[in-house]
Amino acid sequence: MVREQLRAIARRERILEAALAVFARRGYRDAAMDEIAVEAETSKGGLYFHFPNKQSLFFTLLDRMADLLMSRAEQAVAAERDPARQIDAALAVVLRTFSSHRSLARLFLVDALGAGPEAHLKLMEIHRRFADLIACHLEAAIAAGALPPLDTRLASMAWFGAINEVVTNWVLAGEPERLEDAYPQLRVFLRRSVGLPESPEDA
Amino acid sequence: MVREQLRAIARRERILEAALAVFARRGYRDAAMDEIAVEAETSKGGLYFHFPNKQSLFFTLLDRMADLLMSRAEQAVAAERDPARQIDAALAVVLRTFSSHRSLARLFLVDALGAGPEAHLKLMEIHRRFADLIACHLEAAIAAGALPPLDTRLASMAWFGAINEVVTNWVLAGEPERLEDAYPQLRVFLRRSVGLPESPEDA
Amino acid sequence: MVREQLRAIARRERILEAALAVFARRGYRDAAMDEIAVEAETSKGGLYFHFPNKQSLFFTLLDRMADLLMSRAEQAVAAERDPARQIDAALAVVLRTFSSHRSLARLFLVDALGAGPEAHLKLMEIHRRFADLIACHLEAAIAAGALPPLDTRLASMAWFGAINEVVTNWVLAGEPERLEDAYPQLRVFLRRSVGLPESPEDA
Amino acid sequence: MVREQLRAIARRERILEAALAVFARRGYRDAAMDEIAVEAETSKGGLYFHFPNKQSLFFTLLDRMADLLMSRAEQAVAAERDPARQIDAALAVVLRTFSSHRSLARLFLVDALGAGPEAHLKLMEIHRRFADLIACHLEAAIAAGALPPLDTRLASMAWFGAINEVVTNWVLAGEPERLEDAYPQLRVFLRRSVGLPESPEDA
DNA sequence: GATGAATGAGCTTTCATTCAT
DNA sequence: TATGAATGAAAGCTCATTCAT
Repeated sequence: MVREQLRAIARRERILEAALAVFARRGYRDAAMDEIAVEAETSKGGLYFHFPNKQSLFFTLLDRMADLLMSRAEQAVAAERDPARQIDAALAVVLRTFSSHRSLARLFLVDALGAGPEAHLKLMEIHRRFADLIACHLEAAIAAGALPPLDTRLASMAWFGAINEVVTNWVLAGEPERLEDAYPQLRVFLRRSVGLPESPEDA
Repeated sequence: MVREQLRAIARRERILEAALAVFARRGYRDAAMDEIAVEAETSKGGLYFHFPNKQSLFFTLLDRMADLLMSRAEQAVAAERDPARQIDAALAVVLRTFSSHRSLARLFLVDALGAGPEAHLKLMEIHRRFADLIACHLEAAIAAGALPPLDTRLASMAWFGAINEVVTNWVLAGEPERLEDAYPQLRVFLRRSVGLPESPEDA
Repeated sequence: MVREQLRAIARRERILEAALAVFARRGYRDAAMDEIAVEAETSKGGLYFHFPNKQSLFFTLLDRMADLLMSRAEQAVAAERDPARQIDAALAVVLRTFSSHRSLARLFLVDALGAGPEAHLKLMEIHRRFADLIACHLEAAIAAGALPPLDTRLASMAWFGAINEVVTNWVLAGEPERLEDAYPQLRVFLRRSVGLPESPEDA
Repeated sequence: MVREQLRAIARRERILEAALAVFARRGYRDAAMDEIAVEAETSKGGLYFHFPNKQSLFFTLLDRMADLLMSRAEQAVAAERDPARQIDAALAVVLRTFSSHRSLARLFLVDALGAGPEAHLKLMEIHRRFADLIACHLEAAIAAGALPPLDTRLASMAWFGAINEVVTNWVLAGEPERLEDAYPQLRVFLRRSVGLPESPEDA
């Protein structure tokens, strides 16, 4: 029965991959459960065995993306000692992650807003998680004297918004061609905005 | 026959108001033409007499909001001489405008992304208009020596994103209670981000 | 007030022409009163002043086509003395008339069947008129001894059907390129079918 | 699961029967999918599970009627050796088949022309199939010396038209009361039209 | 006479979800 | 577990017709 459990997990995984592909192709509303089932090489009933409804499928993907981003950012931060460098590392890893998962970025930043009111709540919660992460490190940097005191709540939100807009523009308008190319300027912008000196080093 | 034209225009206006209300209540996709018709005290046929389809109704509202914001911001800017103050004035008026048109803000910043691919294009075009406005004034400020040189393209995008996120948070999470309360901190954030000194004066 | 009457008649005529064009372009069901109004350079109200509804517009056109065909056929018949030649003349004129009014032919033979049950009645009545005309001349020919006795009721119906099919094929499939090219063979077919010798002369 | 498939096929059949009834009752355009669903004791969704759209439902019925007629006619022909008798047999079976499927006859000869341009193409193709069948046997009869040479292309078309008109008249005007009553006269007409002697025997 | 804004019943089609097998 | 036939509530949109001006 362990084998069966493994098979079930594998099927679940295949469904999630298929869902991601279809959501990315069509957007949340225009993605049909039928198409996801076909893409996952299973039946509609199979989908509903593993997920109670379309929304939960979508939310699972959102959570995955959030977890992926959060853990990568935390890893990058943990690898640095200097608060200022931590920020650079986090920004770099976030841009790199979005850059190599354009579909997920689109889902995360664009389609999620079209998935109805519950999705809005979910999304704001995710925004909050990121903002809290940023705020937490800003506060640490302030405590360490690396930063002047400031409203970390608003700053983190504004940071998130700034990054969000740059990535969204890349997703929808294709500019810049490589998302990572926005890194140097965005880094300068964010550092300045909280009063960090523009150190010459780079990630 | 002039009276008839006036009545038709009034009806068109009533439809737009109703559409705004229903879009704000339900989001773009879940807003039914039926409901808009009822809200406008018209028939469905009446809707389609004045607007060829649901999307055009939505886009008309988007354009209105964009025009409203743009013209108010430009007015505010024109009323000031000092580049630094111009920026403050524009930010203040944008926040004030969103603050008093919460439904339109929601439409503009949240629902528009859920209205399908064509809406994305439209929206990116609007984002561009605003970013261009910001960039234009940043460049003027740089030319006037009030600002150090910087990548105005990215800065304006990041500014737009930062403001966007703060307003979105207010729309969806209700924080801060009064959107204008975010002004002082946001002002500091934006000024710092482009290297403007935090002057003590306020709009 | 005579001038006004003339103007009204002219307008009515313009509407009929427009209706013919639109019906021919779209078929009865897909022809919109709106489009007819535009084509007639008048308003929808104008249409309804001159015709009580869409169907009457259509029926008027049908009657016109029927009258046109009937009178031309009768003229052609009247110009000949010999019963056998009368038949040739009628056939020739019918083919010639359809040939130069393809839109009307289409309306008459194809679209009319898609215009609902009342149209079916109307159409059968028209078929009957033609069949009666044919039957009447067949009987005269029999009485004159030019033809052996036969069931003129069925023969006329079958003649009408045969001609109908040839014309319909020309309308829908474009074969033969020139409808008149079907005349010689069709003439032979029809003459034989009632026992007329294939005389060498032609109309 | 075999039982399920059987049930599905039965349901499909029930839908086709219902569609036939409703199309015959209302004509193609005025037949509502709603009404077909009710008649088939199914849901509208069920209809669309088995047929992608209204037109395909209609076309399936058309093809059935065409196949039914063709195969019966071919059987009847195969059962006779003498070319002249083959023709009689085919005519008899066609009239008999229409006679016992009045609804299908109506669909086939009347409504199909009102079902839009695609239906016209489909219909002309079916006409062509029948005309080809007729032409083929006429040619065989000519080759066998049973018939003088003639334009089989036109003759077959005219035959089809003649039969068509007689049947249509029966469908729409109810004359003659029993369609088979038209057989003797129609037989004489068709035989004569291609130069066959009126043999005394009958099917 | 003429206009065109307004009506509203009606249409086909979609799709998340259920459930007997 | 898995299947896929079946459901049914909506949805967007059309268009013949009416009627106040």
